[in-house]
Amino acid sequence: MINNKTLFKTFIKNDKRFNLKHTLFSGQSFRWTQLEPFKEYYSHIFDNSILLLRDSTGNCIEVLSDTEKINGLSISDYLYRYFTVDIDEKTVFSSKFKTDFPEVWRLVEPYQSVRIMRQDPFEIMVTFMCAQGIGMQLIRRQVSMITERYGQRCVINTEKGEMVFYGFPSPSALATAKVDELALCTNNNRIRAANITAMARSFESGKLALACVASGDCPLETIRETLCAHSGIGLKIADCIALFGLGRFDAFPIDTHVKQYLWEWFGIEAARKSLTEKNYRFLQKEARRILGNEYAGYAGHMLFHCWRKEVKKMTTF
DNA sequence: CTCCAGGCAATTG
DNA sequence: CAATTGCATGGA
Repeated sequence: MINNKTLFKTFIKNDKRFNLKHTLFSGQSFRWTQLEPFKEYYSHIFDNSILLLRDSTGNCIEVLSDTEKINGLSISDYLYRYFTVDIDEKTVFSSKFKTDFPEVWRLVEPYQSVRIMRQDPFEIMVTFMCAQGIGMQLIRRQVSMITERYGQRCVINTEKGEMVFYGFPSPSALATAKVDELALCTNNNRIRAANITAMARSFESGKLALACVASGDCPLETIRETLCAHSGIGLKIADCIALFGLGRFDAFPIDTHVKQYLWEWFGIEAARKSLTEKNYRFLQKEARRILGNEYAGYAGHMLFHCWRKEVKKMTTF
């Protein structure tokens, strides 16, 4: 047990029965970590507040926090929104899908316990800009190095010693970062580092027009255009930002894994060809035809995680 | 040494 | 326009 008077303890009712570990390590966030030496806890920092979570008995999530509010909301309200408890996962796949693809459905059904999270837009922008042409291990390493160098350092004391956490850097911290220095955190990739600082400056100056972009009724295509105007952000990354950072569950990012299952599971011929912009858009149309539009991305992520684990037998998150 | 890892941008035809 | 090629880096 973590023994620290500064940590408040609350419970979030988990009547949706989602699997915390699957959700946190399904690859949509590169920042959640399993806590050492308290391995059953998962840690993350929100708005410079430390949260430790673990699955508890009675369909509850146990939350230890060093604050009572996050971004002005109570912990419960914040996590309710963060874990999209308002979304009924049972409706993500249509009954038509289940009858049309019984084999796939049999594999995917357990992955309904994976929830898409509503994460911080800036954090998602940076972390997914780190995620091109590179393995999951290296992505996580980049992200942790960025937080360690540019983020707020937070410490709590436990009976097993001091534990150190780092918050995600503010836009201004990365906007003013020196490219050569930031590149040390991005596998020495200076182009990527420069793209990140440029995007952070744009974000800070309001050019990203996040108020508009984040609003639910903004057309997805407008969001993509706004994001893709930045060097280093293409259609795939833009769709990831929309899905994971802007709560746009209709956004359907296509990467190498999605491309693979579109062919293997759904027999879409075009998925064997390279992902040019035209083909990317075509494949999205095909995916929406099968998955519907409203929750195409939500469903896609369940399929993504299922594909990686059940078919590719991947063990890296 | 080769090939792959959750793509993107510049350059051709 | 649309398709192809270059790129940039670390790890298996």
